[in-house]
Amino acid sequence: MRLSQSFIPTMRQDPGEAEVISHRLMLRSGMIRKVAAGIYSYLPLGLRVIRKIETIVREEMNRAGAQELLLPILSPAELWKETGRWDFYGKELVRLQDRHDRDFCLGPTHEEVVTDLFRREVRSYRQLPLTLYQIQTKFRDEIRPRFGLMRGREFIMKDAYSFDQDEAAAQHNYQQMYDAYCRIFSRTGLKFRPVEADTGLIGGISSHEFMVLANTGEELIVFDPDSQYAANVERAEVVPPPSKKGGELKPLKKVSTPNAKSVEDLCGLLKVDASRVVKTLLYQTGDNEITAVLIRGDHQANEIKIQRFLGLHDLTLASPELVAKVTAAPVGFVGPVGLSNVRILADNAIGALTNFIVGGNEPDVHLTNVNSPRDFAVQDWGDFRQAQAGDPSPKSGSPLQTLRGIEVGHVFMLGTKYSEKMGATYLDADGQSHPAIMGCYGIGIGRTAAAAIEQNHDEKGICWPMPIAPFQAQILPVTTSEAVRLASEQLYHELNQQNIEVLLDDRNERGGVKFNDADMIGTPYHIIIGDKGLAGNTIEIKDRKTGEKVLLPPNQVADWIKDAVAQRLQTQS
RNA sequence: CGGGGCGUAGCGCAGCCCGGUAGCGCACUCGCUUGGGGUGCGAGAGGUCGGCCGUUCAAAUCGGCUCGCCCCGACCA
Repeated sequence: MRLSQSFIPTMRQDPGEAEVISHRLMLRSGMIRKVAAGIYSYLPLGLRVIRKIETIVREEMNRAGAQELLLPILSPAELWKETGRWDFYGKELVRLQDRHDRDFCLGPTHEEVVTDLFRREVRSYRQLPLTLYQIQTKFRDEIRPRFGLMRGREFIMKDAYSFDQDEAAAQHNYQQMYDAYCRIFSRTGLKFRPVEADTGLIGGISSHEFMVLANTGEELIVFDPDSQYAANVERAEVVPPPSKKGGELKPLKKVSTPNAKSVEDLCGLLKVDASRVVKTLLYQTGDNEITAVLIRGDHQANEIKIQRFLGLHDLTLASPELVAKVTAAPVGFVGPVGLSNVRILADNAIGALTNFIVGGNEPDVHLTNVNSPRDFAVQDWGDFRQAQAGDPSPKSGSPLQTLRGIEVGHVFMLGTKYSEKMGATYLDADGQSHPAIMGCYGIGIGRTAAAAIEQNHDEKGICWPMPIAPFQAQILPVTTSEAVRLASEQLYHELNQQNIEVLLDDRNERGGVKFNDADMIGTPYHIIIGDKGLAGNTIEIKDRKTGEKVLLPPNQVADWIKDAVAQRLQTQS
């Protein structure tokens, strides 16, 4: 490809609208342009990266036995009403009506559509297992689209669905997809980690997320350095601490704590560690109903765990008006002692505490030397907090460590959630009807591209891993002599002959401009051709990521590049 | 949806308080120049100042409404 004839509009300055690195670099290198919030055009350079990721995904999906199909984006409301998601999905579902006022939505995911297909076409266990996938644009009217392709309202996703006759087969299928995902992300050249995850809106039994590791990631994961265990903090199980050893229970005491609304304030005032404090969070659980959750001061409540325990999906902190109904205390001074008519849940960590501190249920008052069950009763104990670094691993007991990641893939074991509701059944060998056991598996294609940039960049621009680089090599004629032009054209021709994806910067620009654009675009190899080099019969090859330079006679460059590219495609870097 | 911020040339911004001529840098066009890390000089083109309503002799500037965008929180590939 000749840069002079390519539509690769690079930008010299950072656009004001982008703060996140991948977003900024995608705009500046001319990969994408915004059309509206969370809606982007993929320009030629961006599309090349997208296509490369898709190709890897297709190859591995096919290898795992999945078959590609293409379901419609537009789907009728009836299907979604069958599973209840027409209502449950809420505002995130893009809805529209046709000219006859019939309700439709733009697919945010395709369980309904694919399950409908299955029930119409599949009758027998002989047709199982069946795994279908597609790569398609999805629509989710996100609460807050952000960070370019990282969270769009319209985005390209690979989604796959498996159907099996029993748990064992489904598990096997799930594992196959899991393995395929590992191969996919290995092949893209990204550092990633599969972690145990929550099942969220899609629902189901078990699930893993695939996290591309990057300091800028939105997700926090914990992992055990001494076992395979890794989990999203949302999900990570916290092992209950050993129960308290008997000790002296001191008498309950009221203390004045003016304006000590936060755990931090309180600890400063009373000169105690946050682990001695218990915070009382009031959640609204139903109409005018409140549940109190006790969490140690230095811990974070995990609302997902609390929701799961309570069987709710719309847990929110109680409004001040509601709080006023159960206690005279303003927020910050609420405590479990004397809190009547409120269900109290306590995190397991509280069980190991004696003589701790809680809110006094009146303004500017806390209680010290509080003990349970002496001073208040807990209805339910459980794991209600977020895991954090240093917590013991549920597998080996070693202290957990944390990493940041970007969720690029998610696999779910769905069970019969959709097949039962929609009557997607098959007949077994005995003629008995059973709902198919399903799994579903997603990969955010654009997000994977964005994550790759987050993980592979420097102050000058992108450093693409070879397998997903838009081009493998870029020729930079840095002077304008005829000799340089001829050498560049010659090499361009040779590389094309070798099927190397090469970009020739034949623009009438100064060397500096070409260097900067090439660095920003992030092509793995830069082939620098100038009069200085040619005078010594050499051409310089620069590795974008390491900056390492190799000088070669012009007639050896094409072979060198060919070998180097092949090798980096092999070793996936 | 709650909180914060921003809409002025393709991009980045100034001008707004204190109303009166729309400006700078980059990019773009033409000419010369330069030629291994964003050359230099000269000449040009490019604007409904997000939109609507109002105040005023006069609005980018003041007031109201509205639309869009970005950032922080509740969601997710």
